[in-house]
Amino acid sequence: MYFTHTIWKRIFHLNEPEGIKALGRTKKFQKGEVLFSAQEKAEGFYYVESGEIRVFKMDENGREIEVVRLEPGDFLGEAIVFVSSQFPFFAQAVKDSRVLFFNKNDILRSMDRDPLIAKFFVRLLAKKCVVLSQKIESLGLQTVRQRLIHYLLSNCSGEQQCVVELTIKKVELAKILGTISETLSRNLKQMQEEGLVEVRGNRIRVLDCCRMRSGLSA
Amino acid sequence: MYFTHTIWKRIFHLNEPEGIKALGRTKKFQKGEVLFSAQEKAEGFYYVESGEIRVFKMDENGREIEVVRLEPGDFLGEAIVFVSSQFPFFAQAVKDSRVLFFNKNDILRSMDRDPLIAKFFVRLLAKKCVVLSQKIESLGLQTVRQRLIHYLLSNCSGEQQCVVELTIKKVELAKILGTISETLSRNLKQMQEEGLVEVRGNRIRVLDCCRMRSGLSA
DNA sequence: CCTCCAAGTTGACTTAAGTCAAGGAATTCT
DNA sequence: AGAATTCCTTGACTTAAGTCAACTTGGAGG
Repeated sequence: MYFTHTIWKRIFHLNEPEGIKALGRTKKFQKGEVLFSAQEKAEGFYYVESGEIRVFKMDENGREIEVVRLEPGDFLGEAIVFVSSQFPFFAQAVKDSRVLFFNKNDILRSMDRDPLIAKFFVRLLAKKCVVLSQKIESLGLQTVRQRLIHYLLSNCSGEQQCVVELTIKKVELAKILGTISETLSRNLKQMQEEGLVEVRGNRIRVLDCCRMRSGLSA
Repeated sequence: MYFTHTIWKRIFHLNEPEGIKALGRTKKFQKGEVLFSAQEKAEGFYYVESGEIRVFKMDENGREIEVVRLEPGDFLGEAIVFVSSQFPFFAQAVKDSRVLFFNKNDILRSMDRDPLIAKFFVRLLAKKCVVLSQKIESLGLQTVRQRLIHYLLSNCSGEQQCVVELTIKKVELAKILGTISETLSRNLKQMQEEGLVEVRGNRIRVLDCCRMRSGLSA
C-alpha cells in the first residue's frame, strides 16, 4: 500500500503517547491462521509487531483478491472499526506473527480518560487520509508512465539527481502503480533510452528530476 | 469525490456533539475569492455551509488541475491540518459561499476539554479513510466497465432491480470513474445492448444485479 | 562450478480507451 | 416559438497497455 509503512511507523513512534501499546493485548498467529473473516463482527483493530499479514477479499467465485500485505509497524482495521461493525475483508497470517489487539470499546473509553490518546488516533487517521489521497491522486494519472514518474519523484529527495532503491520486487511495484510487471519493464526501458533514468537491478538513478517532472503534465 | 457528500453530511448531523459547529467561525467568500493558496500555512480547516468551493493544484506550467468540488456539508482540509503545516492545494469559491472555519489549535484544545469532540473527529476521519479506500478499490479495477458496474452496484439497494438516479452530470461521473464522457457513453450503450441496464436520461435502471455483479471479476 | 528456479525482460498480438471531429438531444433565454 | 448554449452521443482513428509465450538473467544451494 504505497510507501505507507515507513510513515505509519514514524507516527507511531514519534507521537506515541506513553501507554498506547499498553492498551493492546498481544496475540500470536501461526502461519496460515486467520485473524478474522469478512462479515465478522469488528470488535477492535490490530497492530502488527512481527510477521506478515495478508488482507484479502473474496469474489463471487470464491477467488481471493489480495488487498494489501501488512508488515511490522502497520495497523489493520483502525479506520473501519470506528465506522462499521463488520470487517469487509479477511486477514490471514502469512508468516508466524505477533500482533497487538485493541478492543474498540476499551479504546473509546481510554479516549475519554486521556485526550492524548484520542489525539493520537486523530493524527493517525488524518495521516492515513493524506496517504490515501496521495494514492488516489497517483492512480488518477492516466498513463503508467505518469504514475511511475510520480512514484519516483515522491521517493526522490534531491533536486537534480537522486537514487531510488527499490525494497520490493518489481511485480509489487507494478501492482502499486496499478499495472503489471511487463508494462513497468517497458516503461523503465524507454525512460532509460530517453536518458531520464539509469536502472541497475533494484537501483533506479533519476538523472534529471526537472525534465522528468515536466513529463507529468505532458 | 465519489458519493462522499451524503455520507459526510450524515455523520455530521447524526453524531454531531452539541456545539461542534459552535467551535467554528463563520466566514463568507464571494464568487472567485480565494480561501487559501498552496504552501500557505494551514491554521485550520473548513466546513462548507452554502455555495461551492473548487479545490485545485497547479502544475509546472501554471495550469490549474481540479482536485474536487465541495458542496454544502463537505469538510475541507480536515485531514491535512493534523498532519502538515501547509496546504498542498488551492481553494476558491465558485459561488458566493458561507463556510465555518475551525482553528486547529482551538480544536485540539477543545479535544482536551471534551472527549466527545475528539471522538467526533476520530469518527469523521475514520469514515473518510473508508470512503477513500473504497475509491482506491474502485480505481484499482482495470476497465471502465468494471468501475462503472462497481459504481452502479454501490448505489444499488435492491437485490434484483434498482434505479440509480444521477444527481451529477455525466462528465462528472466520468471523472469519478477515472475516464471521459465518451467512454462512459459507449460503455453505457453496450451494457444497454446486453440488456444489463436501461438508460433514460439521468435514470439508470439496473435490470439484473446478479448478472452485473458477475461482470466484476470477469 | 553447475543446476535450477524465480524474477525480469522482450516480442507479437489484441483490446480498451483516449483524441478529434461532427452531429444530436435537451435546457435555458430572449 | 426560435435561438443559443450546454450536454450527450457517435464515428473514425490512434495509442497505451494487457495477454500469452518465449527467452534471459541472477541468485541460492547442492
